[in-house]
Amino acid sequence: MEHFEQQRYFSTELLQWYVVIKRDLPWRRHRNPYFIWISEIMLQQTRVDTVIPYFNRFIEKFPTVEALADAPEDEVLKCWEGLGYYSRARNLQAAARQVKEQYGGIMPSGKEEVAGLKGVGPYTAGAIRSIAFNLPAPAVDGNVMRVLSRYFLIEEDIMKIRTRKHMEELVMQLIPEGRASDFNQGLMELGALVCTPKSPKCLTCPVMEHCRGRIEGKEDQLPVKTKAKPPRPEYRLTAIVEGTGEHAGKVLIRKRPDTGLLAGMWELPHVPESPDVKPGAYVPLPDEAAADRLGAALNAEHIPASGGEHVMNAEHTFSHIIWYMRVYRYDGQVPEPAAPLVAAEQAAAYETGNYQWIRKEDMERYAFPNVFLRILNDYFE
DNA sequence: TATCCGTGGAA
DNA sequence: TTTCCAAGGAT
Repeated sequence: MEHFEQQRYFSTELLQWYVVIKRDLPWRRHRNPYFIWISEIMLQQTRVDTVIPYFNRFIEKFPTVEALADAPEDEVLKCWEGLGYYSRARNLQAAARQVKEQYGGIMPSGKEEVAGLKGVGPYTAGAIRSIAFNLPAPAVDGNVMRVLSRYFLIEEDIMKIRTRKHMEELVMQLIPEGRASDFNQGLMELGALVCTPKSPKCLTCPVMEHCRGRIEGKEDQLPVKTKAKPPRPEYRLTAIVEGTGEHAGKVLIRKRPDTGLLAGMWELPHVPESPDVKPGAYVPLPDEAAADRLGAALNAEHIPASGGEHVMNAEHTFSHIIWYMRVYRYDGQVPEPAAPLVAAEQAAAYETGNYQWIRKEDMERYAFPNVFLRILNDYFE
């Protein structure tokens, strides 16, 4: 079969298939570019089923670009709580402010304008321009690269940027005149429902007849992809500091810096268990020593904490790190020996606004990463 | 180019 | 249980 013919067949069959079987998803019920944009950011590295409830809550709370631009960042993060990759939320709001100020609150459709928005890369720019505005732009994500690598038997490593660029050129040739929106969505829909990473459902595939990957029996070896490195372990000691006096019944939390891991999120105070753990050479500190180390670290930051009793352990896996956490409970009182010094300085720690005493019901007002939600909910149980 | 950035579902 | 990896972007 001629290459051109193979392409024409693919586009025609895919489009016809998509318009019949396409799923009813919340962001497909409108042509609102703002909604499409929100959905595309949320869908980055995140499954459809996970995104749906977040999307519905988000557009209810922030129905317009301006509503999002004008919201406090903490509220945006709270709405994103549990979804992960929290910089997406912060970049999204920064971009909403860009749209409000530079484009009068109207989502732009131009290539440069869309691609210039914070948090919008090559994929998302193409997705917004094609899906929301039906402009002929490639939206090449993992689904698309999997589908194309199989159908056209492309054995380039999809982790390489030039492979994505190659696929983008291919998609530009494949998009039928005036059908960019449905075609790009169809490509992703096929990858999500039929041309799945494992056990692709070739027998129900609309383009199986001319799929080179399947014909040559290589569908299970495609796409070619370099393996990710396993996450490195980090051993951390975590504190539940119980307030006393005016803070009785409360627990101390702190806000993370606005860059890096879990930026802008709230957490329980925690420190490395030991300064430098060589891989595979972890030796746990005895409980008493661990409690002392963590207590001393808290006091050094002018946080009143005495005692230290092991209450639970927790694990949490990120993309590149795995936290092994040992959790200790403290009384939020100034320890005896250092009392005068600590008492005099402890207030300074709270002046930054980075620390708060909270009750269980106050958790609604702060955005926590899942690992701390689990610990706090378990503790307040 | 390689690393950093979350989470949970599926097999 | 472990492993993979999902509608990626920033640096």
